[in-house]
Amino acid sequence: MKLNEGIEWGLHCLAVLAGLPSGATMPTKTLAEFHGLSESYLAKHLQALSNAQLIESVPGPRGGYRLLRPVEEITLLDVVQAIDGPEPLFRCMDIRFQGPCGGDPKTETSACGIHRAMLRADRAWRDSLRSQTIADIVHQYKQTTNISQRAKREQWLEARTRPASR
Amino acid sequence: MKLNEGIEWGLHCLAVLAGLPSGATMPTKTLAEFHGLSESYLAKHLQALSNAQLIESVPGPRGGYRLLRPVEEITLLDVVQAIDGPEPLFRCMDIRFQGPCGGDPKTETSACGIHRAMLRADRAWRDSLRSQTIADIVHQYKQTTNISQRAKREQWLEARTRPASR
DNA sequence: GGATGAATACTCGGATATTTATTGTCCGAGTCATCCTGG
DNA sequence: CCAGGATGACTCGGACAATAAATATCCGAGTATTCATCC
Repeated sequence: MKLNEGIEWGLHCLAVLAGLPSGATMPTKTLAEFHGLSESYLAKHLQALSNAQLIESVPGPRGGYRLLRPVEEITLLDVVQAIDGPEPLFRCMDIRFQGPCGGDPKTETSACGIHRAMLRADRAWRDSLRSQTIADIVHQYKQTTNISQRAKREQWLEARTRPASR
Repeated sequence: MKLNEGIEWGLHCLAVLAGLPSGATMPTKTLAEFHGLSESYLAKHLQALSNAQLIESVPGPRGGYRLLRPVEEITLLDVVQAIDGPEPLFRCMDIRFQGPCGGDPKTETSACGIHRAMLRADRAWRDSLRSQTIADIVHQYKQTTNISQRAKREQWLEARTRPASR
């Protein structure tokens, strides 16, 4: 099992977008260059975030992406579900209904114990993701990174930020 | 992302092995037939459980597998890790070190905020899995399944159980 | 009849194909800024 | 000099390959049983 790598990319990009002035945008090309990523592939993930209504796209020259909600209202779960899909980690194949002693789906209505147990763990995972937002990520970044590094970064990004269209 | 299907198989098989008399074994072939699964592929997963010291194999005719620990001491996490591997769900690629403003791995020692956040969720998942055992699964099965269904099942299994070697 | 030995059938174990999911890339549709032309 | 329109460059969006992982299978190594043979 392997969690989609695009989740890390998406979170980093959202953290960058979170630092932009209100209404300003940044294109895929810049985001990819900043993080040293493949532009084409990053585009795929940003598209997923766009479909999930976490960011919105502005087409045409000087266009790009920008956040569609306040950073405090974008949880890690939103990002994970947007990029990786809504399905739970564990998918029960209901093998208890197979074989010579398999139960009858019509009479056994309650979910199987294994399914429920795995779902419980799944819920714990999702609850943890839901309790953390992009705002937390950004806040933590500011606390753990030295000032010169941050200044360099902000300068680079600011030079490539595209203000809200007039 | 997709969680290994073998986990469901392994859990069901462990639940069956848990019902066997002390020291008795059951071969892959029987376990596969009982659950309506591919024998060859199930063998692969049982092997993983064997490598993880959750079950042990008895070779030769009338051989098979049996539990190596009490059911209360086999957690769902043990099974997941045995079959799916020990790696966490999220693997940080440290893309914060990439790109023109990438930090220096030597000076930035603390883990990145995104990594830590995802690890926190990972821990919640694992904690939940660790808190549940095969014993819980078996107990729940007995409570939610009607008596005739259970009897049929136990009879089928008992006829194919191989007692501890004399 | 009992013990001994070889043959045998059955088990697990790891190495090997096939299918599915993830990763990575490309080109077309649409849009806004720019530039050119005319008033 | 200003307004309008055509042009063009840049953006996203979805369709299309390449790679890695999960799924499925097969055959060999080893062992306890079984059967035949000999004492």
